[in-house]
Formats: sequence, C-alpha cells, structure tokens
Amino acid sequence: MAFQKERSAGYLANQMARLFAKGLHERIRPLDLAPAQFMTLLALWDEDGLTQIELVRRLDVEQATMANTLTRMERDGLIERRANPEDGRSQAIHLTPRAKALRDPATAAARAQNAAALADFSEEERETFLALMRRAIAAMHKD
Amino acid sequence: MAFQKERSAGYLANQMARLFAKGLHERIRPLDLAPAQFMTLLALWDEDGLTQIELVRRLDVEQATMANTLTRMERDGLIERRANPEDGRSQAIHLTPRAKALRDPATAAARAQNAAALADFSEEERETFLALMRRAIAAMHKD
DNA sequence: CAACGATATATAGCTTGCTATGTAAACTGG
DNA sequence: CCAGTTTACATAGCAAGCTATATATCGTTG
Repeated sequence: MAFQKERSAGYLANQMARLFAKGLHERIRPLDLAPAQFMTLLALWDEDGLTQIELVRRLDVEQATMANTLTRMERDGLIERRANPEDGRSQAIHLTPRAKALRDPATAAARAQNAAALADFSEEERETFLALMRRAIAAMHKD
Repeated sequence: MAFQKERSAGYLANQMARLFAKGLHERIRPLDLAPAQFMTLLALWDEDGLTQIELVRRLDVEQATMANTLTRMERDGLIERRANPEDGRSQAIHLTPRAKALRDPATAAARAQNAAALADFSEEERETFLALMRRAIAAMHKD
C-alpha cells in the first residue's frame, strides 16, 4: 500500500505550518519583524526581563536557536541583553521602546492570519482543532 | 486582551510541525535521510523521472527550495539529474538504487511517527484532524 | 529569422530550526 | 577549599524554508 502524503498528519502539519508562517510573515512585513521574532516578543510582552533559559522553556525551542534569534533581535533594536548582578552566567532580556510599540499591530496581524486560516470553521470546529493539535503535541513530547 | 499563544492555531501548528519533523528525523536517521529528502522521495517513488518543476508543484515548495534539496540529494547519492533531449532547460530526476531500496524502511518510519503523534486519537478523531488540516491549508492557499 | 516573452533551473542571501561542542560562572561534596 | 559537576550562554556547521535575481533555452510573433 502506497504512502499517501495527503493522508499523513506529519506531511499536512508541515505544509500547514509553512503556510501559517508565510502568511504571518507577509502581514508583519511592514513592521520589519520575522515570525520567530514575533513569537519571542509574545513571551516578552507578557513578561519583560526574562532570561534566555526561561524563553527557551516557554517557547519550546532549543537553546542554540533562541540564542541566535536573540542576537538578530538585538541587532534589529528589539531587545537589550542586561547583565545579571546576581549571576554572571545569565542575562535579562529587555524590550526596547520599539518592541513595546509593536505589540498591538503585531498581535493584530497574528489574529488576522489565524482568522484567515480558520475562516470557514465553525466555533466548535476551531475549538476541536486547537484541542487536537494540543493533544498531538503532548503525545510527541512524551514520545 | 492578551494574545495567548496556546490558543493560536499558527503557534500550535508551528510547534506541532517541528515535533513531527524532529521525530521523523530521528526515526530515519539510520537511513541517512533528512525530512525534506524523504518528502521528495515520496513523490519520486510514486513516479520516477519527474522534472524539478513537477516536483515543485506536487510538494508545494518554492522552486529554489527544491533546487537546493535536489543538490543535496544528488550529493548524497539518492538521485541523478538526466538531461532531457527534448528540452535543454529541464532535467529528469531519477532515483538511484540506494533511494529505491529506502522506500519500505522510510515509509515505515513515517507511519510510525504519525502513529506516535496520534496514538491516543480515535479513528474518527484522526479523520477529523486530517480534514481540518486540509481545510486550513486550502483556506490559506486561497488567501 | 530576429527579437521578445515565457519557462526551467541556478545562485545569493537571509531566517529558523537542529545537533554538537566550547567556555565561563556557580554550586557541591569530600 | 578545591575538584568536579552543573548551569547559562555562545559558536560552528548543517538542512530547509523563503525572496530576489541571473542565465539559458524555448516559443512566438512581427
């Protein structure tokens, strides 16, 4: 029996995630933001001054990935790394005024992208969809 | 109202796709395959001798992405690019014996990854999940 | 048939993801 | 107290995605 990619959850998940990222990227392009930067900002808008390790835990990416994303964000004037007087190893990540100002337009763009993707879903289907994704994520985390 | 990433379809889709890719990558590591190479092989196992443009259409990635993936696959002895005597611009992509031999173990690995992700889903939930992903993909394609 | 547009592929340059490894600071047990 | 482990971050190197642009061949049209 042939492997049908249209019936493979992994295949569909990859394609769907790329389309989400592409759509979001387009919508936030005027803000000069990239998707991973937006995701990082979400955590920092919620709580400024987090440490790199705390960001890694909240966003569930590898530490090296986060380090690189933060370097680009620092280069782009979105964050500042401040030394921690209590612990010479860690640094607190602080938002710049520019990053703070992006909160409303950026989250609006993300909401618009989610709405476009789920435009023809009923409210119940949206909830079901989110719940199923969370369950698949949890299952793979355990695995 | 705060933007909650746990309730964002795009955020969950990204995380889920990364976990699928990571899991698949681990399972096919003994075969010395990377996920995008596997995806490309799926199309070529189904029909050998496709052209780069045909692969781009079937897998829905950008032409430049496919060109680079094919270059790596050629380097790794998975494919051969053969000149097309009818059209000097295009090349037919042919599988090597090594790539042909990988079909069974690689698709088994992909099935195992899908099964792990959806382990605690009922049969009905699996169908629902695939259908919802297809609909989200279609909606973003139109957008 | 020559010029021009369309098509197929390649390349440059970037972001985001990963693994593996290095480095410095902090902690801990003997 | 200091040797060894753990922790926080950085760096190297790769795959895969993207946009933008170059190049070569094919087709078409005046």
